[in-house]
Parts: sequence; structure tokens; C-alpha cells
Amino acid sequence: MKQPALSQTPGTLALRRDDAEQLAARFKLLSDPGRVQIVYALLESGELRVGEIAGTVEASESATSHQLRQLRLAGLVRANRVGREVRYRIADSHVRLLLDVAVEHYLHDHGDHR
Amino acid sequence: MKQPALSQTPGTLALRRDDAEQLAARFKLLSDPGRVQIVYALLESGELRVGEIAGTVEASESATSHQLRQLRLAGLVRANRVGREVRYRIADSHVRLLLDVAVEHYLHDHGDHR
DNA sequence: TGTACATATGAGCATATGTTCATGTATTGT
DNA sequence: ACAATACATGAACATATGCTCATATGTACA
Repeated sequence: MKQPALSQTPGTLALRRDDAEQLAARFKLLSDPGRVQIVYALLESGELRVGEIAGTVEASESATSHQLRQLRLAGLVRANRVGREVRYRIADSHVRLLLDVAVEHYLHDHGDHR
Repeated sequence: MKQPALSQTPGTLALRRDDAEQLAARFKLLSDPGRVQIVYALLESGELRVGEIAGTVEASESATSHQLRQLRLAGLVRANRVGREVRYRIADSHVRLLLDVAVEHYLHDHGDHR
């Protein structure tokens, strides 16, 4: 058997606060342009050193490292050291789909609304 | 013919800052638990009054209204007045998929990482 | 062991975000 | 016209976020 898809308070179809927080946390990871660029770059390249990422994203190495830390702590990317370098790669198989869907989203409907 | 999927700086596969900002902005809308709950509730119910939404989400009507404003300005929801009430509904067909993917994401892999 | 290189991390700071509280606007009913 | 209802909005404020700068850690090489 499977567990229920989402924790469900009987009698309501509403999303529990708990679940909403988890979901929001996931989205929050991708709510920063720098992190989106990092994730995208890793999806494209498979594996990159911190320096390369910083270069691609045009951010300082420190800022990049801080961003990578967040992604790492959230389990979205994984790091492995090779000599003095640290190489990062995507660790979460769902991110690609999530980004793809968002790209579609972005392409179809954008503009200002009242 | 179709336009290129994403603005592409020739010679690089990297996501342009511009595009990254657009994508991040979309994710940012769903990066707040309250807004996730609102969107979820609207996806479930089709159409809801502000008061109902506030009740469901257990937030003040003012806070809810502020959140709805963001979603509305971003074109994610649409409002229509009926008497003194204002009814909101999802205006962006892609949101459902985005949330669904995130839910899958959330169900499969969560926990703490080093 | 000492130095250079690659990355990580903490503190501090400026800005962004979400809430509340007060007030404004639209609509209905008396 | 007046009061009540439903929602929107602006200002103020507390907290969160992401950056820089300084410093720490880990690795390679002389």
C-alpha cells in the first residue's frame, strides 16, 4: 500500500500548513535568479567546479559558494571533492522536470496583468 | 516556425540573467506557504471568495488580499466581482502542472542532507 | 614546513518580504 | 443618505535573504 499522497485533514481538501511549507521551501530554492542559473548550468553540463559555476553565472565565488550551500543542504545538488576542486552536480532527479515546466510556463504566458 | 525557446547568447548554453530572473519570479510566487495554500485551494475549488480563501488558509483577510494581489499582478489568478464579493480563480493553466510536479518532488525525496 | 590555490563559512549590512493596523473604495440594504 | 459588508491598499515594522569582506579549511607542490 501507499501512504496518502499528502497529509490530509479529514473533511477538508485544503493543503495543510505543513505540506505547504515543504512545497514552498522547494520553490524558494528556485526563486533566486542566481540559483536558477546554477541549476540550469549543472543540468546542461552535468558537473562543474565552483569556479566555473561562478564564471558562468557571473557572480563572485563566495556568493556562488553560499548559493551552492543552500542547494546542497536542501539535497538539490551534491558535491564531491577532486583534489583542490569541488565538483557539483544535480542530485535531485525532479529538478529538471520542474525547470522544464517553468520554462514552458514562462514562454507561453508572460506580460503584465491588471 | 517557432521562436527560440529561450533567449540564447550565441556560443554559450547558459541561461541569460534575464531569463533566469523571469523564471525565478515565477518560482518566487510559489515560495510562500500562504500563496501555495491559496493556489492549491483555488485549484481544488475552482472559484472562491476572498473571505473563504482567508478562512481556508487561516490568515487574516488583509494578508490574504495582499497575497492575492501579488498572484493577480503576476497573472496567476484572476478576480471578478460579484456584488460585494470578489471571486478568484486560477488564470494560468500551467500552475497546476507546476504544483503537481512539485508535489511529486516533495513526496519522493525529502530529508536532511549533508 | 611553507606557500599557493580552491572552496567554505561567519559576521555584518543593505534590501526584500510578509504581516498588521488604519483607512479607502465599491456595493447592498434600509 | 446612511450604515453595513466585503475587499483593497498604503504605511510601518519585524524578519528573512543575499551579498561582500575577512578568515578558515583542505589540498597540492616546492
